[in-house]
Amino acid sequence: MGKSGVLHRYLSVGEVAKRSGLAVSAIHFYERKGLIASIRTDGNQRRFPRGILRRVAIIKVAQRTGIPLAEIGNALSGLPNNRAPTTQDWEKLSSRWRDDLDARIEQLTLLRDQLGKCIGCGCLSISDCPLRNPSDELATDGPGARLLELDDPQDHEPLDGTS
Amino acid sequence: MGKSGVLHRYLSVGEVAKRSGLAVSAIHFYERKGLIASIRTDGNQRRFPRGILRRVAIIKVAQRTGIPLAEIGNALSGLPNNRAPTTQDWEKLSSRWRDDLDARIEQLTLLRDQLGKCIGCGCLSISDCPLRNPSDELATDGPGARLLELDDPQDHEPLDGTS
DNA sequence: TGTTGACCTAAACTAATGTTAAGGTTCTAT
DNA sequence: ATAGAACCTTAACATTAGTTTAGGTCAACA
Repeated sequence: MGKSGVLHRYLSVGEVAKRSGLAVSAIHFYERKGLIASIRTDGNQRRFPRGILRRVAIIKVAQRTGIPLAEIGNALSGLPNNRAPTTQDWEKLSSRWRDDLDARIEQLTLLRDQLGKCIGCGCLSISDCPLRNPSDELATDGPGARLLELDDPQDHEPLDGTS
Repeated sequence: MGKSGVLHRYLSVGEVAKRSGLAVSAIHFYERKGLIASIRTDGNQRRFPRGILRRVAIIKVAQRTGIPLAEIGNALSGLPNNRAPTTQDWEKLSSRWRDDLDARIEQLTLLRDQLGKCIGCGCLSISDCPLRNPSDELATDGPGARLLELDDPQDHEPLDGTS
């Protein structure tokens, strides 16, 4: 309808939205945040270079791995804005993000295994339970983080709950 | 010190904070959200039953698995507030949460594997790349979700990026 | 008794990730 | 030429998970 057959170099925001699956508002948002960039027409409408689709695809993949937008933008900031990333670019980004993913998966797997062990063990019982004092949280957590001080005798009573 | 040796039944908010590693403000927040409950002294200060520590421990474990507070509160709402959860309670909760965890781990693992396959493949190239159109996102995503319409010839050019 | 630390409430603020609304402009098709 | 779709900007709103601030009260120790 009208546009068919036209191989236009630049995409309007609506076209990017349709083709990327993002909402127009999200595209605006990403642009405000500096993750993507556009040029303007005489009438002040955005025009995106074709490479935007690949760039957006990368953003979406990274988001799925749990990386915050700011960090994605940071990683992406090495790439020229109006050019699709090269294979090398992508290789570098994706292998780094895969490492992040690996780490997160490992953490969750550890948690799951502990959860598995603790199911039905009547556990959560203070000093023994790995779930209650995961060693990896001690160093990195916020101001409230410290060893759980749960060694009082009254904390060790059975889990029947009758106080 | 003064308190040493006193086996007091109830804990002040500060004691709960110290022993759980939560900030006082977070404890207030959880109470406002209905995840925990307290009684008050004559002077209107909160007093928590001992079981609060176990309840808080459960909340923290669930949070680590990525479950939102609202849902945790929901799951916890079956448990009496002034009583520590029984083994059965815990068994039910933890096995359900472990299932959630399992699912999330599986998703991330899938993503990682796809990322692994795509590294260095010059991929992200539209219709072939599993990363760009993960089938599991089609049904569940928000209003903007749709099949990526990325089949135009110009999207298939090599990744060297020179437009 | 006085001061200090712990506690109280309510409201505002933060940060991330966007969406929605309001009011106005431009583009495209007929 | 004009209607309607698509676009523009700015600002406010939404959600999650809290923290911070302000102003005041309570409790415990010397």
